[in-house]
Amino acid sequence: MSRELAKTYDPKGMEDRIYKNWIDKGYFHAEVDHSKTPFTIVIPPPNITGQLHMGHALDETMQDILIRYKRMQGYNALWQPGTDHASIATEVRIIAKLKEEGIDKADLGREGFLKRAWEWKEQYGGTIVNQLKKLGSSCDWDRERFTMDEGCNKAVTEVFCKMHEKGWIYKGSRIINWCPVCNTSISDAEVEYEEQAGHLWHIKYPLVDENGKPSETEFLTFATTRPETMLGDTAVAVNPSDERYTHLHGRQVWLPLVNKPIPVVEDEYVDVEFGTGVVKITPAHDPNDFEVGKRHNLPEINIMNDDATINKNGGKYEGMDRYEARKAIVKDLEDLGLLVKIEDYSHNVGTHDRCGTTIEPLIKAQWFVKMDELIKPAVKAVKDGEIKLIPPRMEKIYFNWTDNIRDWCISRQLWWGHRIPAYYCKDCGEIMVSPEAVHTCTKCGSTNVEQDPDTLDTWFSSALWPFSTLGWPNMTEDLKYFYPTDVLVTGYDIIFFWVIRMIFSGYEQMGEKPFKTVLFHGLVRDDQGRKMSKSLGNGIDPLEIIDKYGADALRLTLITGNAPGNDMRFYMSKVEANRNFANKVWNASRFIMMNMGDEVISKPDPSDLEPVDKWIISKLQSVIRDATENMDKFELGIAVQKVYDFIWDEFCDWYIEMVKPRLYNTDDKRSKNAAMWTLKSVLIDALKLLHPYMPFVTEEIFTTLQSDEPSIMISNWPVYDKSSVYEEEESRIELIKEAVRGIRNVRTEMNVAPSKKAGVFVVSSDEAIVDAFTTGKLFFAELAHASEVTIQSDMTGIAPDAVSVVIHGANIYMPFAELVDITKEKERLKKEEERLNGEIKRAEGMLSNEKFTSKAPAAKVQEEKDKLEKYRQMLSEVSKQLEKLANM
RNA sequence: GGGGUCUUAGCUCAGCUGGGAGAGCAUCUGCCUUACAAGCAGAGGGUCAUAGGUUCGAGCCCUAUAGGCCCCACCA
Repeated sequence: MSRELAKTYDPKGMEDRIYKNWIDKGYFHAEVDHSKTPFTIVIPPPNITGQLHMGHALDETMQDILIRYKRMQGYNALWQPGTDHASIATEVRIIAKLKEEGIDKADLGREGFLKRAWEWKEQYGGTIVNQLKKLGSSCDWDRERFTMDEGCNKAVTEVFCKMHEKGWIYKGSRIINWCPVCNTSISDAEVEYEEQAGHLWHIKYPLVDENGKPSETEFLTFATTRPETMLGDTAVAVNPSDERYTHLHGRQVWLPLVNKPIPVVEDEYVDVEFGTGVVKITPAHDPNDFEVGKRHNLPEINIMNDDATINKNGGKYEGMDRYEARKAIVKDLEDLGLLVKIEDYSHNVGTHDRCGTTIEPLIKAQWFVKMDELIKPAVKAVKDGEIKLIPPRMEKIYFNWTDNIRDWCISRQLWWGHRIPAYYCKDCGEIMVSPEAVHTCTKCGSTNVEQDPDTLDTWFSSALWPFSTLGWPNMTEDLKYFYPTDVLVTGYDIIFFWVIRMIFSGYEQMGEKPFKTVLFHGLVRDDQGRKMSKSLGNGIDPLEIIDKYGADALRLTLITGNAPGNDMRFYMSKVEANRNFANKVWNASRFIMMNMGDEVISKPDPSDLEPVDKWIISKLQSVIRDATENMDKFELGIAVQKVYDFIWDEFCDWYIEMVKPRLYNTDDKRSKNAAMWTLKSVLIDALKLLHPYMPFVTEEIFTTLQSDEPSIMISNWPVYDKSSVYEEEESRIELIKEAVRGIRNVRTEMNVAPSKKAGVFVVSSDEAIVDAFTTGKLFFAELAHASEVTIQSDMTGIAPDAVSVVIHGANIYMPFAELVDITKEKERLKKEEERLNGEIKRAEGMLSNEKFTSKAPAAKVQEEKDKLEKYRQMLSEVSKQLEKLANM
């Protein structure tokens, strides 16, 4: 009846086979079922350009653990998968590929380009999905979605039109972040600031004299990090309270090279302390200057083309690249004697997070989402605990962003993405926003109408993901049943890009939060603590790890030993250790199955269970309770650590060893059956607790071990059972363990070879203890390397120089005869005496503190009293031993 | 400039609501004991960054200091 497991644990082959079976059986699939409570997770859609990296692996593992756990608990668990079109990342990739073929994007035209893009998506978009499967992800693949599939497209258009109608999406000419390489605008969130070594050029502009000419004696000195922008200067500013410059109010300075007067304006923005307290104002190329310009009605002169070369407004510098122009301008200013000095200066420069290009602030007409009202319910939700962030410190990061939120620039000058549903009448300039294509102007009737060429920020569609994937804008049964989702698992690095935007979108479109809890994880770093990156070449490929050690070992490695939201380091030694754990579970199971043979194991009569059986059953209850509690608190690492310790330490190292003599003794069938039943049922529950973490190895063992249920992943999560807790037996077995440890310890210290067996005497008059040692005599003898165990109430027949181990309520004696070194033994007992004295002193100290006894909880006080009594008893025994040896 | 976070054994990190310091790896010593050498048994190793405070009691709570990392802001 029992099948066999292979001799050594080898995940290869096994994992794919099991995964295929799960798929075939449809275990991952969820349907609306009102008799069950739903539990929903939507996947953070990986980019179609993506290759599985450790970050994904961690993210996926956490989700799979939660979803498997809830599924076993009887929830209707849905893990909604899908992928993201990743507009800019994909477009960049495709352009690069075209370039290899010698094709320029512009040559293909929009239609042609998109055709290529879809081909690319069909070819490579599935890669990441197949990689997710290698991890064991139990996503409902029947429901796989794509941010640019028909439904998601519909959702995007619907949201855009609705919000536009409401006035929350608007088109405006504002200063935006422009990437001159990607040739598109980007949002504030996509700008990454990096510290760069640069220069501070101190420049002076002549004041304009009463004749309207540049003065030869009066100058205004200031500093700038970007001299080239002076071509677009339309003022210089000073602080109105700055007394040094009061006399300049209302005057003008002469803008060199451009050769025209510009005004001196007064603005609070200028920091009196910094530099000379004078700032050149370039409204078209600096966000702060833009604001100053608006306040003073200054002209905005754009001096740059989209590729960051100087345009016709730059006069003789036209056509130069921005850095080329910088050099030329500095040189020219120097020639004019207007360059005061150049200082080294390190400052933060905004770069595009995709390509690293330095951002150019430009004024452009773009589409924006008005944030001030939209963000309110999102703030309230987190404040009120409607949505819980884990760890809670993420709330501060969240509020820091929401408190300083600015309107979101959503239009991109790209082709791959959701095209903006806005149409322009070329004749009268009317802007029409509509879900359906517009061919005729609603105002003037002209048919000279064109759609906005731009597409939307890729995060615009991701923001709708929790409900667009469930059918929105249609109020489907799925949507009603599975929404709001339960947990969102993601990295803290996309809290602004994605998490916040999903929250306000959920409230705005659904009138309801998108999820109840957000579980954040950190970054997976290399073993030196560095971020894994392509440029460093220090990335570790999860697929290679899976290939070599198995997905189970990888999953466990990513989950253990780190707290929620913290970064972690990836060590190969950890993977190996976890693979070894899988091997341990494997072999323990193999051992149990070997002993099962063809015998039928029946549920034993309760009276057949021996104290050790009850002890391990009790321990199992503790781990069931603890693991469940920790998982409910999203303490996944702690939960599995407890299961790991239970399996390895308690179950394998103690229980299996304790039970062996009963398995080998074929005479006592009842006893053997009780042991086998306990082994099997405890193992099954332990496997279940482990399954969310190590799905493959647990499934392989489970299906081999029993035939009542077809799969562990649809079996029931163990439930803590108070009636299976046996406190008496637990403490007695713990006492025996203590005796065994004491004996092993002494033997090692005395250099007694393991092969050298000795008789062991247990002396106690405590009935319960005598009983415990009597029933456990066989295994006790085995574990203590005893040739024979004698249990008695006095010293009859025990050599006075026998080595002794004192436990609470019993003395253990080992007559090692010639092996014993009396001096050494005395030293050992002296040390033990010292230790006990220390313990007693500690307990006495606490108990004599009146404040402790009156203020500490009664249970705590009692606990100390019990300890004191115990240590006193043990001390008296140790002292008696020492006295006995005193004269030898 | 604002905020977060970390500092615990040689290394990497756990330590959940305050009640006698833990794991993995590494080191040392024995063991091929018929599930497992990817293993078993044992050992060494920590004034929990520093200084105060709250408390009967602090690795954990509060304040300050030092150092590391990160995020946001972006003063030219």
